[in-house]
Amino acid sequence: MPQSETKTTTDKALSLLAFFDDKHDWIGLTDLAKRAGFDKASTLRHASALVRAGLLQQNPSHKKYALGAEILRLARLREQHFPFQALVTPILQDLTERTGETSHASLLSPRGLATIASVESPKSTRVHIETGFVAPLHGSASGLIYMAYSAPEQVQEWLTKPLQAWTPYTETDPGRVAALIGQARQTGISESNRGVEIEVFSQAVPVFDKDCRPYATLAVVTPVSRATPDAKVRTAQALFSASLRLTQQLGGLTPTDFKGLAEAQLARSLPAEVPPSPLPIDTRLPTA
Amino acid sequence: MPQSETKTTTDKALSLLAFFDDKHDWIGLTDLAKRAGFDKASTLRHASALVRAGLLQQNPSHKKYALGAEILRLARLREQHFPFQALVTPILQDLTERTGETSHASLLSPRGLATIASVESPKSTRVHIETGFVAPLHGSASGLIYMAYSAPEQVQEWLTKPLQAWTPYTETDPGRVAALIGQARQTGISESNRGVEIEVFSQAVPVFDKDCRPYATLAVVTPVSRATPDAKVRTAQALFSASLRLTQQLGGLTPTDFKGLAEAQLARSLPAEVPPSPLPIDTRLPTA
DNA sequence: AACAGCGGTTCATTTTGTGAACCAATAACA
DNA sequence: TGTTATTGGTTCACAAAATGAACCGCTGTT
Repeated sequence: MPQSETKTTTDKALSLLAFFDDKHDWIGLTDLAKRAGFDKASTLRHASALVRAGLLQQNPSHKKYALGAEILRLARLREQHFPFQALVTPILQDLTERTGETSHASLLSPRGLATIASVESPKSTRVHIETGFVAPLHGSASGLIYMAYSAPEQVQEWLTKPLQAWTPYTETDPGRVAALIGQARQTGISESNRGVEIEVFSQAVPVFDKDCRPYATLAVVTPVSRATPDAKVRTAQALFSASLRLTQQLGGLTPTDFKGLAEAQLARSLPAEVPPSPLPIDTRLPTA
Repeated sequence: MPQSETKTTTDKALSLLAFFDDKHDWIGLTDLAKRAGFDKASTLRHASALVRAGLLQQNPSHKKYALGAEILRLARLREQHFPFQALVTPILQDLTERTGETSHASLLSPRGLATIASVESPKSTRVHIETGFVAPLHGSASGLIYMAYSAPEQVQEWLTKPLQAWTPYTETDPGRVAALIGQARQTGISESNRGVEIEVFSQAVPVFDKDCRPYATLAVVTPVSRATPDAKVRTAQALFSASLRLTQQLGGLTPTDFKGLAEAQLARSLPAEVPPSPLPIDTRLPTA
């Protein structure tokens, strides 16, 4: 029986921010209290503190809370100090153009890998990435490749906590997740088949900071039906080249083992620029 | 003598975020404690809470703190719920193109009006807006026009606190600031001459939400030397038209009194599209 | 008019935060 | 190289702050 984790007051207050997501813009006090499991009085105090800091704002008429303007100010500051969104967006556009599939970039955040930018495939059936989506470290391609290049003791700590199953296909056994991490480290790229969402297949590569530590991840996500062996190889090549470029642009340093794997994969000859045909070409037909 | 304002633990923790600005990306624990006036042990606890929430991140090697990735995630969410940066940027580009001067947009934040977007003038001498800059409500053009359309009791509260002088020209007398606010309400536009920075003249207009409350401000800032009467009128026209457009694009509602003032000003005929000449043309020379 | 739901307040109880002194590790210097 | 100074981080007796059940007043509904 897990003894109740004691959290500081600040932890409780900041946990309120997690309830604002894709489909929750304004949240009322009672609702916030219910979701957080706090008393209404405490919730009011916490929310008020966040309003005072500008992280939340309260509508004067209906009294509900929403994410505040100070968040934009701080984001602009961070983006000036460490440009990421500006650099990764053209890379994602290129990835999506080359693969024809939705791509996204993530940074490590308390609950996992948070999507910070994404470019959706132009195809009619495509994978949609929810704004603010946070992928689990153990169940997503991004998470696996991120852990593959993280310090082992850090990985150990992550795998010690109970691993949640996002779909029936999510791997939740620490040992087997560790095996997947090892495999990712050997290939430089990770896969996730239906692990985060049924019907979604994804591949991911790491991006490195100047200490050769994983800084971000790049991923391409497709409907499982389109994840053919050829498509996988082409996507892998696009991802490897994107990783090398972005790491360099960020002022990072690609570890030699990853660089080797990437260059080997990029050297593999394969019709890299195969324009995706709307209908499968039947190669059994005589061509002459 | 002001009795020491008792702050909650969360307030203290979140106050640490304010020390990250334009020229402070990584801040160490001791420095953070010194600036905040907190004990080192308390500062560590506060900073750790912010790291756990992802609002700060700590570099594993040099142990200093910086703004965290969760800020980007939250900013993206806010921007999806209430698009502002995406809509205001083209408006600012147009403003700067029409006036030839730096323009910026601000939202209300705990310490004043926070610059959320800006476009710099292409001229060699131009006003530079620091990233994350927060303008004082009482001393900036943005602040004056924001208060001019805010609830009077709210304004009263703002003017009760001691008003800081940013330059020798900053108006710090509550009565005289109130007079400036009244003037701004009568004209629909505000001015600040050297109030925030010496050598800077600025004009600002409000942008409204769907309850006719001020939502944001648009401002054009110039070196005082270029603030000629003609330039002021042209800038005012550009600002009024930008305000009407942006309010509409945001789904806001322009109050009738402001709409009247704006349309009256826009009806004034004046060579609106005078292209700025790089060198003054000597009209005394014969042209034929 | 009666009701239900909301945001917000009160105050005795209990849990939390605090900070001077301390330690270990790193960086700076001689 | 050895010495010093500064850093990030920890400890624990003490002091202050957070908590939440019961409460109020308001608003919109039936």
